[in-house]
Amino acid sequence: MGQSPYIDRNSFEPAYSQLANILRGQMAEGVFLPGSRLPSESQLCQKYKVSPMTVRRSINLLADQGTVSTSQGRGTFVKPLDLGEFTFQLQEFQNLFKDKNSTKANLLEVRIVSADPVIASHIDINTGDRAIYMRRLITKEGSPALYHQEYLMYDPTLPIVEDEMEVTSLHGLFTGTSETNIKKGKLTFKATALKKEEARLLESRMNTPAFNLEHIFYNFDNKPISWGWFIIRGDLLSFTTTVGIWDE
Amino acid sequence: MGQSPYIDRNSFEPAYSQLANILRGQMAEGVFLPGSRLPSESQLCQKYKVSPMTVRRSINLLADQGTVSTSQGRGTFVKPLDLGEFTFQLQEFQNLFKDKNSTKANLLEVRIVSADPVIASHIDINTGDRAIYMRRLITKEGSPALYHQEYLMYDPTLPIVEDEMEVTSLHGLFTGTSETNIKKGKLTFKATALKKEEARLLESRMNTPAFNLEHIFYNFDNKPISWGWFIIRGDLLSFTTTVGIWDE
DNA sequence: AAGTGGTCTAGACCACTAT
DNA sequence: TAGTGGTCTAGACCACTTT
Repeated sequence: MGQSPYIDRNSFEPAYSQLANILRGQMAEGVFLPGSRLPSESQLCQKYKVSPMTVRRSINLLADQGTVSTSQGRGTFVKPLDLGEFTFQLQEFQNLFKDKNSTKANLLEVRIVSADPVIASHIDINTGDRAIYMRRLITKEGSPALYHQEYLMYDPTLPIVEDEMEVTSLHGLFTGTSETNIKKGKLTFKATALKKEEARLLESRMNTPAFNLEHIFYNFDNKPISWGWFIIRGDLLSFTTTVGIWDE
Repeated sequence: MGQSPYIDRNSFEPAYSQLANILRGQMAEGVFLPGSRLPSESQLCQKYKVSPMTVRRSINLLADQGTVSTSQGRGTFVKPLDLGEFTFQLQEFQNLFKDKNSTKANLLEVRIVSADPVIASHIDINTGDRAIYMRRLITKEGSPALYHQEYLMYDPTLPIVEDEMEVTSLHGLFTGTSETNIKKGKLTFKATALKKEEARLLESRMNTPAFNLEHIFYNFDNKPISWGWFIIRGDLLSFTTTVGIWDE
Protein backbone atom coordinates (compact mmCIF):
# COMPACT_ATOMS: atom_id res chain seq x y z
CA MET A 1 0.00 0.00 0.00
CA GLY A 2 0.97 3.62 -0.41
CA GLN A 3 2.58 4.44 -3.72
CA SER A 4 5.03 7.31 -3.35
CA PRO A 5 2.51 9.96 -2.45
CA TYR A 6 3.62 12.74 -4.73
CA ILE A 7 2.20 14.47 -7.73
CA ASP A 8 3.31 13.38 -11.16
CA ARG A 9 3.56 16.48 -13.30
CA ASN A 10 3.67 14.40 -16.48
CA SER A 11 0.51 12.46 -15.71
CA PHE A 12 -2.66 13.03 -17.66
CA GLU A 13 -4.49 13.23 -14.36
CA PRO A 14 -4.72 16.83 -13.16
CA ALA A 15 -2.81 17.78 -10.04
CA TYR A 16 -5.95 18.60 -8.07
CA SER A 17 -7.34 15.15 -8.78
CA GLN A 18 -4.07 13.42 -7.93
CA LEU A 19 -3.89 15.25 -4.62
CA ALA A 20 -7.48 14.38 -3.78
CA ASN A 21 -6.73 10.73 -4.47
CA ILE A 22 -3.58 10.83 -2.38
CA LEU A 23 -5.50 12.26 0.57
CA ARG A 24 -8.37 9.81 0.10
CA GLY A 25 -5.89 6.97 0.02
CA GLN A 26 -4.33 8.12 3.27
CA MET A 27 -7.74 8.31 4.90
CA ALA A 28 -8.53 4.84 3.62
CA GLU A 29 -5.29 3.52 5.11
CA GLY A 30 -6.11 5.10 8.43
CA VAL A 31 -3.33 7.70 8.29
CA PHE A 32 -6.05 10.23 9.00
CA LEU A 33 -8.80 8.74 11.13
CA PRO A 34 -12.47 9.80 11.12
CA GLY A 35 -12.89 13.00 13.07
CA SER A 36 -9.24 14.00 12.93
CA ARG A 37 -7.82 17.09 11.24
CA LEU A 38 -6.03 17.08 7.92
CA PRO A 39 -2.86 19.13 7.39
CA SER A 40 -3.67 22.75 6.73
CA GLU A 41 -3.91 23.96 3.18
CA SER A 42 -0.64 25.89 3.37
CA GLN A 43 1.11 22.78 4.66
CA LEU A 44 -0.28 20.79 1.75
CA CYS A 45 0.92 23.50 -0.64
CA GLN A 46 4.47 23.13 0.63
CA LYS A 47 4.48 19.36 0.80
CA TYR A 48 3.04 18.76 -2.65
CA LYS A 49 4.49 21.85 -4.36
CA VAL A 50 1.20 23.16 -5.68
CA SER A 51 -0.50 26.50 -5.41
CA PRO A 52 -3.21 27.28 -2.86
CA MET A 53 -5.93 27.26 -5.51
CA THR A 54 -5.00 23.73 -6.50
CA VAL A 55 -5.07 22.48 -2.93
CA ARG A 56 -8.36 24.25 -2.49
CA ARG A 57 -9.83 22.47 -5.44
CA SER A 58 -8.74 19.09 -4.11
CA ILE A 59 -10.31 19.80 -0.76
CA ASN A 60 -13.51 20.99 -2.41
CA LEU A 61 -13.65 17.77 -4.38
CA LEU A 62 -13.37 15.66 -1.24
CA ALA A 63 -15.89 17.86 0.54
CA ASP A 64 -18.36 17.51 -2.35
CA GLN A 65 -17.97 13.77 -2.18
CA GLY A 66 -18.67 13.84 1.54
CA THR A 67 -15.25 12.50 2.46
CA VAL A 68 -14.17 15.51 4.49
CA SER A 69 -15.84 18.55 6.01
CA THR A 70 -14.32 21.99 6.30
CA SER A 71 -14.74 24.62 8.98
CA GLN A 72 -13.46 28.14 8.49
CA GLY A 73 -10.86 29.06 11.01
CA ARG A 74 -10.62 25.52 12.40
CA GLY A 75 -9.49 23.19 9.67
CA THR A 76 -10.48 20.30 7.44
CA PHE A 77 -11.69 17.11 9.10
CA VAL A 78 -12.23 13.51 8.07
CA LYS A 79 -15.93 12.85 8.07
CA PRO A 80 -17.26 9.86 9.97
CA LEU A 81 -19.64 7.60 8.09
CA ASP A 82 -22.97 9.36 7.71
CA LEU A 83 -25.92 7.41 6.44
CA GLY A 84 -27.97 10.56 6.32
CA GLU A 85 -26.23 11.83 3.23
CA PHE A 86 -26.14 8.98 0.79
CA THR A 87 -27.76 9.43 -2.58
CA PHE A 88 -29.01 6.96 -5.11
CA GLN A 89 -28.38 7.42 -8.78
CA LEU A 90 -30.99 5.75 -10.88
CA GLN A 91 -28.36 4.58 -13.29
CA GLU A 92 -29.90 1.13 -13.31
CA PHE A 93 -33.21 2.66 -14.29
CA GLN A 94 -31.63 4.64 -17.07
CA ASN A 95 -29.91 1.55 -18.38
CA LEU A 96 -33.30 0.13 -19.17
CA PHE A 97 -33.44 2.74 -21.92
CA LYS A 98 -29.85 3.13 -22.97
CA ASP A 99 -29.67 0.95 -26.01
CA LYS A 100 -32.37 1.94 -28.39
CA ASN A 101 -32.27 -1.41 -30.12
CA SER A 102 -33.31 -3.75 -27.36
CA THR A 103 -35.84 -1.35 -25.82
CA LYS A 104 -39.19 -0.66 -27.44
CA ALA A 105 -42.08 1.52 -26.31
CA ASN A 106 -45.41 0.10 -27.41
CA LEU A 107 -48.29 2.51 -27.37
CA LEU A 108 -51.24 0.65 -25.89
CA GLU A 109 -53.76 3.46 -25.95
CA VAL A 110 -54.15 7.17 -26.70
CA ARG A 111 -57.37 9.02 -26.24
CA ILE A 112 -58.90 12.32 -25.28
CA VAL A 113 -60.46 12.30 -21.84
CA SER A 114 -62.41 14.76 -19.80
CA ALA A 115 -60.31 15.76 -16.81
CA ASP A 116 -61.64 14.75 -13.41
CA PRO A 117 -60.63 16.87 -10.42
CA VAL A 118 -57.58 14.75 -9.70
CA ILE A 119 -56.21 15.08 -13.21
CA ALA A 120 -57.09 18.76 -13.38
CA SER A 121 -55.18 19.46 -10.19
CA HIS A 122 -52.03 17.90 -11.54
CA ILE A 123 -51.87 19.48 -14.95
CA ASP A 124 -52.88 23.08 -15.13
CA ILE A 125 -56.45 22.80 -16.48
CA ASN A 126 -60.02 22.93 -15.19
CA THR A 127 -62.21 19.99 -14.34
CA GLY A 128 -64.01 18.89 -17.46
CA ASP A 129 -61.36 20.22 -19.81
CA ARG A 130 -59.96 17.84 -22.31
CA ALA A 131 -56.67 16.03 -21.67
CA ILE A 132 -54.72 13.38 -23.49
CA TYR A 133 -54.38 10.01 -21.82
CA MET A 134 -51.68 7.61 -22.92
CA ARG A 135 -50.61 4.15 -21.88
CA ARG A 136 -47.33 2.55 -22.90
CA LEU A 137 -45.67 -0.76 -22.29
CA ILE A 138 -41.89 -0.66 -22.55
CA THR A 139 -40.26 -3.93 -23.41
CA LYS A 140 -36.64 -4.90 -22.98
CA GLU A 141 -35.49 -7.64 -25.31
CA GLY A 142 -39.03 -8.72 -25.90
CA SER A 143 -40.19 -9.04 -22.30
CA PRO A 144 -42.16 -6.32 -20.51
CA ALA A 145 -40.12 -4.11 -18.18
CA LEU A 146 -42.12 -0.95 -17.57
CA TYR A 147 -45.70 0.19 -17.67
CA HIS A 148 -46.26 3.89 -18.21
CA GLN A 149 -49.40 5.98 -17.91
CA GLU A 150 -49.53 9.69 -18.58
CA TYR A 151 -51.94 12.62 -18.77
CA LEU A 152 -50.99 15.50 -21.05
CA MET A 153 -52.40 18.94 -21.39
CA TYR A 154 -54.44 19.28 -24.58
CA ASP A 155 -54.30 22.54 -26.48
CA PRO A 156 -56.37 22.49 -29.69
CA THR A 157 -54.55 25.49 -31.12
CA LEU A 158 -51.30 23.55 -31.25
CA PRO A 159 -50.41 20.28 -32.90
CA ILE A 160 -49.63 19.07 -29.44
CA VAL A 161 -50.66 15.51 -29.79
CA GLU A 162 -47.86 14.64 -32.14
CA ASP A 163 -45.43 16.98 -30.45
CA GLU A 164 -46.00 15.71 -26.99
CA MET A 165 -45.87 12.13 -28.03
CA GLU A 166 -42.44 12.93 -29.36
CA VAL A 167 -41.58 14.96 -26.26
CA THR A 168 -42.16 12.03 -24.04
CA SER A 169 -40.64 9.62 -26.46
CA LEU A 170 -38.78 7.88 -23.78
CA HIS A 171 -35.41 7.42 -25.32
CA GLY A 172 -34.96 11.15 -25.76
CA LEU A 173 -36.08 11.95 -22.25
CA PHE A 174 -33.72 9.46 -20.72
CA THR A 175 -30.67 10.39 -22.69
CA GLY A 176 -31.04 14.15 -22.74
CA THR A 177 -31.13 14.27 -26.50
CA SER A 178 -34.67 15.44 -27.06
CA GLU A 179 -35.32 19.02 -28.10
CA THR A 180 -38.28 19.64 -25.90
CA ASN A 181 -40.30 22.44 -24.46
CA ILE A 182 -39.97 20.87 -21.05
CA LYS A 183 -38.14 23.05 -18.58
CA LYS A 184 -38.17 21.00 -15.43
CA GLY A 185 -39.72 18.04 -13.72
CA LYS A 186 -40.50 16.62 -10.32
CA LEU A 187 -40.08 12.92 -9.67
CA THR A 188 -41.41 10.90 -6.77
CA PHE A 189 -40.44 7.37 -5.95
CA LYS A 190 -42.74 5.05 -4.04
CA ALA A 191 -43.08 1.41 -3.11
CA THR A 192 -46.22 -0.21 -4.42
CA ALA A 193 -47.80 -3.54 -5.27
CA LEU A 194 -48.95 -4.57 -8.72
CA LYS A 195 -52.62 -4.08 -9.47
CA LYS A 196 -54.46 -6.56 -11.64
CA GLU A 197 -54.00 -4.78 -14.96
CA GLU A 198 -50.41 -3.92 -14.18
CA ALA A 199 -49.63 -7.50 -13.27
CA ARG A 200 -51.18 -8.76 -16.49
CA LEU A 201 -49.14 -6.41 -18.66
CA LEU A 202 -45.90 -6.98 -16.78
CA GLU A 203 -46.44 -10.75 -16.84
CA SER A 204 -46.38 -11.05 -13.11
CA ARG A 205 -48.81 -11.67 -10.27
CA MET A 206 -51.02 -9.26 -8.38
CA ASN A 207 -49.47 -7.77 -5.24
CA THR A 208 -45.95 -8.39 -6.44
CA PRO A 209 -43.66 -5.70 -4.97
CA ALA A 210 -42.94 -2.92 -7.42
CA PHE A 211 -41.66 0.61 -7.76
CA ASN A 212 -43.80 3.55 -8.78
CA LEU A 213 -41.96 6.51 -10.29
CA GLU A 214 -44.33 9.43 -10.60
CA HIS A 215 -43.48 12.44 -12.73
CA ILE A 216 -44.76 15.94 -13.34
CA PHE A 217 -43.21 17.98 -16.16
CA TYR A 218 -43.39 21.75 -16.58
CA ASN A 219 -43.02 23.93 -19.65
CA PHE A 220 -41.13 27.23 -19.82
CA ASP A 221 -44.18 29.07 -18.49
CA ASN A 222 -43.86 26.97 -15.33
CA LYS A 223 -47.16 25.27 -16.06
CA PRO A 224 -47.46 21.54 -15.38
CA ILE A 225 -48.25 19.93 -18.72
CA SER A 226 -47.69 16.26 -18.01
CA TRP A 227 -48.53 13.96 -15.13
CA GLY A 228 -47.84 10.27 -15.15
CA TRP A 229 -46.07 7.33 -13.60
CA PHE A 230 -43.95 4.33 -14.39
CA ILE A 231 -44.54 0.95 -12.81
CA ILE A 232 -41.51 -1.31 -12.58
CA ARG A 233 -41.48 -4.84 -11.22
CA GLY A 234 -39.41 -4.88 -8.05
CA ASP A 235 -37.50 -7.97 -9.05
CA LEU A 236 -36.17 -6.20 -12.14
CA LEU A 237 -34.65 -3.28 -10.31
CA SER A 238 -32.65 -2.35 -7.26
CA PHE A 239 -30.46 0.61 -6.42
CA THR A 240 -27.03 0.46 -4.93
CA THR A 241 -24.86 3.15 -3.47
CA THR A 242 -21.81 3.43 -1.30
CA VAL A 243 -20.92 5.54 1.71
CA GLY A 244 -17.67 6.23 3.48
CA ILE A 245 -14.17 6.03 2.09
CA TRP A 246 -13.81 3.87 -0.99
CA ASP A 247 -10.33 3.84 -2.35
CA GLU A 248 -10.60 1.45 -5.27
CA MET B 1 -38.68 39.38 -14.19
CA GLY B 2 -34.91 39.58 -14.33
CA GLN B 3 -33.34 41.76 -11.68
CA SER B 4 -30.44 43.76 -13.06
CA PRO B 5 -28.20 40.85 -13.84
CA TYR B 6 -24.95 42.10 -12.39
CA ILE B 7 -22.76 41.08 -9.55
CA ASP B 8 -23.11 42.86 -6.25
CA ARG B 9 -19.65 43.21 -4.77
CA ASN B 10 -21.09 44.01 -1.35
CA SER B 11 -23.30 40.97 -1.16
CA PHE B 12 -22.57 38.16 1.23
CA GLU B 13 -23.10 35.77 -1.65
CA PRO B 14 -19.81 35.00 -3.40
CA ALA B 15 -19.37 36.25 -6.95
CA TYR B 16 -19.12 32.74 -8.41
CA SER B 17 -22.44 31.84 -6.84
CA GLN B 18 -24.11 35.06 -7.97
CA LEU B 19 -22.94 34.49 -11.53
CA ALA B 20 -24.16 30.89 -11.50
CA ASN B 21 -27.56 32.09 -10.34
CA ILE B 22 -27.68 34.82 -12.98
CA LEU B 23 -26.96 32.28 -15.70
CA ARG B 24 -29.43 29.78 -14.29
CA GLY B 25 -32.04 32.49 -14.19
CA GLN B 26 -31.45 33.34 -17.81
CA MET B 27 -31.78 29.71 -18.78
CA ALA B 28 -34.99 29.48 -16.79
CA GLU B 29 -36.36 32.51 -18.61
CA GLY B 30 -35.50 31.00 -21.94
CA VAL B 31 -32.76 33.50 -22.79
CA PHE B 32 -30.57 30.46 -23.41
CA LEU B 33 -32.60 27.53 -24.68
CA PRO B 34 -31.79 23.85 -24.16
CA GLY B 35 -29.05 22.78 -26.51
CA SER B 36 -27.82 26.29 -27.25
CA ARG B 37 -24.39 27.69 -26.44
CA LEU B 38 -23.67 30.01 -23.56
CA PRO B 39 -21.37 33.04 -23.99
CA SER B 40 -17.73 32.01 -23.85
CA GLU B 41 -15.89 32.29 -20.59
CA SER B 42 -13.85 35.27 -21.73
CA GLN B 43 -17.03 37.07 -22.75
CA LEU B 44 -18.52 36.39 -19.33
CA CYS B 45 -15.33 37.73 -17.74
CA GLN B 46 -15.73 41.02 -19.55
CA LYS B 47 -19.45 41.36 -19.07
CA TYR B 48 -19.47 40.62 -15.35
CA LYS B 49 -16.04 42.02 -14.52
CA VAL B 50 -14.69 38.93 -12.86
CA SER B 51 -11.56 36.89 -13.39
CA PRO B 52 -11.43 33.72 -15.49
CA MET B 53 -11.14 31.51 -12.42
CA THR B 54 -14.33 32.93 -10.99
CA VAL B 55 -16.26 32.34 -14.22
CA ARG B 56 -14.78 28.87 -14.33
CA ARG B 57 -16.07 28.11 -10.89
CA SER B 58 -19.56 29.28 -11.78
CA ILE B 59 -19.60 27.08 -14.84
CA ASN B 60 -18.31 24.13 -12.86
CA LEU B 61 -21.10 24.65 -10.36
CA LEU B 62 -23.73 24.57 -13.07
CA ALA B 63 -22.07 21.58 -14.70
CA ASP B 64 -22.01 19.69 -11.39
CA GLN B 65 -25.70 20.39 -10.98
CA GLY B 66 -26.37 19.06 -14.44
CA THR B 67 -27.66 22.38 -15.74
CA VAL B 68 -25.02 22.79 -18.44
CA SER B 69 -22.44 20.61 -20.12
CA THR B 70 -19.02 21.73 -21.28
CA SER B 71 -17.00 20.60 -24.25
CA GLN B 72 -13.39 21.59 -24.64
CA GLY B 73 -12.80 23.63 -27.74
CA ARG B 74 -16.52 23.95 -28.50
CA GLY B 75 -18.21 25.75 -25.66
CA THR B 76 -20.68 25.45 -22.81
CA PHE B 77 -24.19 24.27 -23.63
CA VAL B 78 -27.55 24.26 -21.90
CA LYS B 79 -28.41 20.68 -21.08
CA PRO B 80 -31.77 19.33 -22.17
CA LEU B 81 -33.77 17.51 -19.51
CA ASP B 82 -32.16 14.15 -18.86
CA LEU B 83 -34.01 11.65 -16.73
CA GLY B 84 -31.04 9.37 -16.79
CA GLU B 85 -29.09 11.50 -14.37
CA PHE B 86 -31.40 12.32 -11.54
CA THR B 87 -30.43 11.29 -8.05
CA PHE B 88 -32.47 10.72 -4.95
CA GLN B 89 -31.30 11.92 -1.60
CA LEU B 90 -32.71 9.86 1.21
CA GLN B 91 -33.24 12.96 3.25
CA GLU B 92 -36.68 11.76 4.16
CA PHE B 93 -35.19 8.55 5.46
CA GLN B 94 -32.64 10.43 7.51
CA ASN B 95 -35.32 12.63 8.96
CA LEU B 96 -36.76 9.58 10.66
CA PHE B 97 -33.69 9.71 12.87
CA LYS B 98 -32.92 13.36 13.15
CA ASP B 99 -34.47 14.25 16.42
CA LYS B 100 -33.22 11.93 19.05
CA ASN B 101 -36.15 12.66 21.28
CA SER B 102 -39.03 11.36 19.22
CA THR B 103 -37.11 8.40 17.80
CA LYS B 104 -36.32 5.33 19.90
CA ALA B 105 -34.58 2.11 18.94
CA ASN B 106 -35.95 -0.84 20.89
CA LEU B 107 -33.74 -3.90 20.98
CA LEU B 108 -36.02 -6.88 20.41
CA GLU B 109 -33.39 -9.60 20.47
CA VAL B 110 -29.65 -10.18 20.62
CA ARG B 111 -28.09 -13.60 20.45
CA ILE B 112 -25.13 -15.56 19.23
CA VAL B 113 -25.91 -17.68 16.19
CA SER B 114 -23.97 -20.18 14.14
CA ALA B 115 -23.44 -18.72 10.68
CA ASP B 116 -25.13 -20.51 7.83
CA PRO B 117 -23.56 -20.24 4.37
CA VAL B 118 -25.61 -17.18 3.49
CA ILE B 119 -24.54 -15.25 6.56
CA ALA B 120 -20.95 -16.43 6.25
CA SER B 121 -20.76 -15.19 2.68
CA HIS B 122 -21.86 -11.70 3.68
CA ILE B 123 -19.65 -11.11 6.68
CA ASP B 124 -16.14 -12.39 6.43
CA ILE B 125 -16.37 -15.62 8.43
CA ASN B 126 -16.69 -19.36 7.82
CA THR B 127 -19.87 -21.38 7.92
CA GLY B 128 -20.46 -22.54 11.47
CA ASP B 129 -18.55 -19.64 13.03
CA ARG B 130 -20.36 -17.60 15.58
CA ALA B 131 -22.05 -14.35 14.69
CA ILE B 132 -24.20 -11.88 16.54
CA TYR B 133 -27.78 -11.53 15.45
CA MET B 134 -29.79 -8.45 16.42
CA ARG B 135 -33.31 -7.26 15.82
CA ARG B 136 -34.50 -3.74 16.46
CA LEU B 137 -37.76 -1.91 16.15
CA ILE B 138 -37.40 1.82 15.66
CA THR B 139 -40.36 3.86 16.75
CA LYS B 140 -41.18 7.43 15.83
CA GLU B 141 -43.36 9.22 18.33
CA GLY B 142 -44.50 5.93 19.76
CA SER B 143 -45.58 4.20 16.56
CA PRO B 144 -43.35 1.72 14.72
CA ALA B 145 -41.51 3.09 11.71
CA LEU B 146 -38.64 0.76 10.95
CA TYR B 147 -37.70 -2.85 11.52
CA HIS B 148 -34.00 -3.63 11.50
CA GLN B 149 -32.18 -6.95 11.43
CA GLU B 150 -28.42 -7.31 11.46
CA TYR B 151 -25.66 -9.90 11.59
CA LEU B 152 -22.37 -8.81 13.13
CA MET B 153 -18.99 -10.46 13.12
CA TYR B 154 -18.21 -11.95 16.55
CA ASP B 155 -14.65 -11.73 17.80
CA PRO B 156 -14.23 -13.20 21.29
CA THR B 157 -10.92 -11.40 21.81
CA LEU B 158 -12.62 -8.03 21.64
CA PRO B 159 -15.46 -6.59 23.63
CA ILE B 160 -17.26 -6.33 20.34
CA VAL B 161 -20.77 -6.94 21.50
CA GLU B 162 -21.00 -3.71 23.38
CA ASP B 163 -18.89 -1.81 20.88
CA GLU B 164 -20.79 -2.88 17.85
CA MET B 165 -24.10 -2.27 19.48
CA GLU B 166 -22.88 1.24 19.97
CA VAL B 167 -21.40 1.39 16.48
CA THR B 168 -24.71 0.69 14.92
CA SER B 169 -26.54 2.80 17.40
CA LEU B 170 -28.63 4.32 14.77
CA HIS B 171 -28.59 7.94 15.71
CA GLY B 172 -24.82 8.10 15.39
CA LEU B 173 -24.77 6.31 12.09
CA PHE B 174 -27.33 8.59 10.59
CA THR B 175 -25.86 11.84 11.77
CA GLY B 176 -22.19 11.13 11.23
CA THR B 177 -21.39 11.70 14.87
CA SER B 178 -20.35 8.21 15.89
CA GLU B 179 -16.69 7.42 16.40
CA THR B 180 -16.67 4.07 14.73
CA ASN B 181 -14.30 1.59 13.23
CA ILE B 182 -16.46 1.47 10.13
CA LYS B 183 -14.67 2.63 7.02
CA LYS B 184 -17.28 2.24 4.34
CA GLY B 185 -20.59 0.70 3.48
CA LYS B 186 -22.66 -0.51 0.58
CA LEU B 187 -26.39 0.12 0.52
CA THR B 188 -28.99 -1.50 -1.67
CA PHE B 189 -32.55 -0.38 -2.04
CA LYS B 190 -35.31 -2.77 -3.06
CA ALA B 191 -39.07 -2.95 -3.26
CA THR B 192 -40.59 -5.65 -1.11
CA ALA B 193 -43.80 -6.74 0.58
CA LEU B 194 -44.21 -7.16 4.31
CA LYS B 195 -43.81 -10.67 5.64
CA LYS B 196 -45.94 -11.88 8.52
CA GLU B 197 -43.55 -11.03 11.33
CA GLU B 198 -42.64 -7.71 9.74
CA ALA B 199 -46.29 -6.78 9.34
CA ARG B 200 -46.99 -7.62 12.96
CA LEU B 201 -44.18 -5.47 14.27
CA LEU B 202 -44.93 -2.57 11.96
CA GLU B 203 -48.62 -2.75 12.77
CA SER B 204 -49.61 -3.31 9.19
CA ARG B 205 -50.88 -6.13 7.03
CA MET B 206 -49.00 -8.84 5.19
CA ASN B 207 -48.06 -7.99 1.60
CA THR B 208 -48.23 -4.28 2.22
CA PRO B 209 -45.74 -2.55 -0.12
CA ALA B 210 -42.51 -1.66 1.63
CA PHE B 211 -38.90 -0.67 1.11
CA ASN B 212 -35.96 -2.84 1.99
CA LEU B 213 -32.67 -1.03 2.59
CA GLU B 214 -29.88 -3.57 2.83
CA HIS B 215 -26.47 -2.64 4.19
CA ILE B 216 -23.01 -4.10 4.43
CA PHE B 217 -20.40 -2.28 6.49
CA TYR B 218 -16.63 -2.72 6.29
CA ASN B 219 -13.90 -2.04 8.81
CA PHE B 220 -10.52 -0.46 8.03
CA ASP B 221 -9.15 -3.85 7.01
CA ASN B 222 -11.79 -3.87 4.25
CA LYS B 223 -13.49 -6.84 5.87
CA PRO B 224 -17.30 -6.91 5.92
CA ILE B 225 -18.29 -6.96 9.57
CA SER B 226 -21.99 -6.20 9.42
CA TRP B 227 -24.84 -7.31 7.20
CA GLY B 228 -28.40 -6.29 7.73
CA TRP B 229 -31.48 -4.56 6.41
CA PHE B 230 -34.14 -2.08 7.30
CA ILE B 231 -37.79 -2.64 6.46
CA ILE B 232 -39.88 0.50 6.07
CA ARG B 233 -43.59 0.63 5.38
CA GLY B 234 -44.12 2.08 1.92
CA ASP B 235 -46.84 4.40 3.05
CA LEU B 236 -44.47 6.09 5.49
CA LEU B 237 -41.85 7.00 2.94
CA SER B 238 -41.38 8.34 -0.55
CA PHE B 239 -38.54 10.08 -2.29
CA THR B 240 -38.78 13.20 -4.34
CA THR B 241 -36.28 14.84 -6.62
CA THR B 242 -36.24 17.42 -9.34
CA VAL B 243 -34.69 17.56 -12.78
CA GLY B 244 -34.14 20.39 -15.23
CA ILE B 245 -33.88 24.08 -14.48
CA TRP B 246 -35.41 25.16 -11.20
CA ASP B 247 -35.00 28.85 -10.55
CA GLU B 248 -36.86 29.34 -7.30
C1' DA C 1 -5.22 30.67 -37.07
C1' DA C 2 -8.58 31.86 -33.90
C1' DG C 3 -11.52 30.67 -30.37
C1' DT C 4 -12.94 27.51 -26.78
C1' DG C 5 -12.73 25.12 -22.32
C1' DG C 6 -9.18 23.01 -18.67
C1' DT C 7 -5.46 23.58 -15.58
C1' DC C 8 -2.36 26.10 -12.79
C1' DT C 9 0.35 29.83 -10.58
C1' DA C 10 1.66 33.11 -6.81
C1' DG C 11 0.15 35.88 -4.69
C1' DA C 12 -3.84 39.06 -2.21
C1' DC C 13 -7.48 40.06 1.14
C1' DC C 14 -11.16 38.55 4.14
C1' DA C 15 -13.79 36.01 7.99
C1' DC C 16 -13.46 33.04 11.45
C1' DT C 17 -11.32 30.30 15.46
C1' DA C 18 -8.20 29.37 18.87
C1' DT C 19 -4.80 30.84 22.30
C1' DT D 1 -2.07 37.36 17.47
C1' DA D 2 -1.40 33.57 14.69
C1' DG D 3 -3.38 30.13 12.03
C1' DT D 4 -7.22 28.38 9.40
C1' DG D 5 -10.40 28.03 5.49
C1' DG D 6 -12.96 31.06 1.64
C1' DT D 7 -12.77 34.07 -2.16
C1' DC D 8 -10.65 36.38 -5.90
C1' DT D 9 -7.25 38.32 -9.20
C1' DA D 10 -4.70 38.65 -13.65
C1' DG D 11 -2.47 36.51 -15.93
C1' DA D 12 -0.07 31.89 -18.15
C1' DC D 13 0.03 27.63 -20.83
C1' DC D 14 -2.23 23.64 -22.78
C1' DA D 15 -5.57 20.61 -25.55
C1' DC D 16 -9.12 20.65 -28.42
C1' DT D 17 -12.47 22.22 -32.19
C1' DT D 18 -13.81 25.00 -35.91
C1' DT D 19 -13.00 27.78 -39.93
